[in-house]
Amino acid sequence: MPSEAKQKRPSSQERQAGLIAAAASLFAAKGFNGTTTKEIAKAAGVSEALVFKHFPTKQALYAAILAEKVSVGELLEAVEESAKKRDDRRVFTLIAGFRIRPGVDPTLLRLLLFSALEGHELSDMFFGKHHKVFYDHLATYIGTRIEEGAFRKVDPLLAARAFIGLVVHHRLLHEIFGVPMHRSHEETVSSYVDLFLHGLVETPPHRLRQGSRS
Amino acid sequence: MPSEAKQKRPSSQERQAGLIAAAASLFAAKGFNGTTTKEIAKAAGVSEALVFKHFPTKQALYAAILAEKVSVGELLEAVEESAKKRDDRRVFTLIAGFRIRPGVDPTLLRLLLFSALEGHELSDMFFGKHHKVFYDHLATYIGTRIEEGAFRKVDPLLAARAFIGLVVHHRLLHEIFGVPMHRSHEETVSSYVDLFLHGLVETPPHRLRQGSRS
DNA sequence: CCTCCAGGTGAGTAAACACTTACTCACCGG
DNA sequence: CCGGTGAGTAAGTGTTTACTCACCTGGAGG
Repeated sequence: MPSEAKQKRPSSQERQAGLIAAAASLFAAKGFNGTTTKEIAKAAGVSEALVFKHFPTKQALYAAILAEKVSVGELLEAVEESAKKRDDRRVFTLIAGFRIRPGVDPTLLRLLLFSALEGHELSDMFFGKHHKVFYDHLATYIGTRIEEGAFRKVDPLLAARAFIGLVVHHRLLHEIFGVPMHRSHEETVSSYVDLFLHGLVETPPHRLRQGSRS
Repeated sequence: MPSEAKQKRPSSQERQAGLIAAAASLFAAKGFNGTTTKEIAKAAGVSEALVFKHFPTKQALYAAILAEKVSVGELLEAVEESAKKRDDRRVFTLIAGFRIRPGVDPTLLRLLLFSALEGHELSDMFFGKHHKVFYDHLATYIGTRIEEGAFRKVDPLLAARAFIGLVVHHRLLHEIFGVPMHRSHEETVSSYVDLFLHGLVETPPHRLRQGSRS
């Protein structure tokens, strides 16, 4: 049936990329143990045997996925720039907005969780390149701002994790547990940033302790 | 070898409980697909066939686990009491300290995540009884305190989720990703509560906008 | 003593699994 | 036109999986 345009056979690299893409979405959807090599082959439109021509084992394919998906990319530059200007709100908004935005791909988060839960070897590396960078960066910035007297004296690492916690938890709820959003992405990000920054900034010396007792 | 005390055969209920306990820890460690019925039987010290005498399928066993582990229990009462006294700090400390404390069992969190990721039917119920109650309760309290003028005007549900987010993220880092704690449990809880409450309480009318530019 | 029956098991079974083997086909340089 | 090569596959391999079934066991009751 020559009705289809005869497309030439993809190169080895293209094939691998196709296999990785197919496998990634399947692993993200059903986990490593929940995905069969047959399914992967079918999704990539090739025979099962070819999968093993490119990757010696299913594990190796999984490792290739994790190794490929480690781009954080341009975000950190933008954060760096705002950090130089000491635009606190923008620093936090950039980070939160990078993860909380319309049409964000849940694949990576699911893959990250699956790999951690299933105790995969590359899980650490994946986590390090994908999340640790964020709160390390953020912790450094918060530390700097504390020294400058702009922020209250808190543990910078704990504070950074707390903020990432807001963001990650939000994604967990919506992308994994399927809780509906009741605010727009912008409003959500803005609320989180506002809440967090308000908790962080130094307030003029004044009463602050709570306990108003009824 | 009759050196062991001859213990009488456990009742049907005890057997089921034993099977559930064995299966729960295995499912938590390796997921539903990663755990075999043979392993479960071995862990419970019985033959594989007996597992199917008690639970018609592996799925049914999994469902029984999720259905059993749904006790939140006495915490909400303590929270309620502190809420009546308007002891904000204690309300938040109780909730955070319930999840962040020495020797907390990671089984439930892992089970919850696995069931959500693997898309299990009972995942919703599990999530609802285990986490939703927390931030529903908390959101109500925050809403009340806002009306009383004690807290700033924020979206109560978003704020509640944000706080639970801190706690859950903390557990994720330490129980799933294996990040070491660098503060004691008490210090951690205290820091989180402090940070969050500070972001929530009403401040006297004053400048608050940021942007101090270097 | 025999019967009964819940509790328990060894030995399966068919399907599904990761992975292999032996092969075809299209293409290309000489 | 030939032989080599890399992409691709149909049809397996042995193993593991969830699940079944015929059978055993030991104590209670007649």
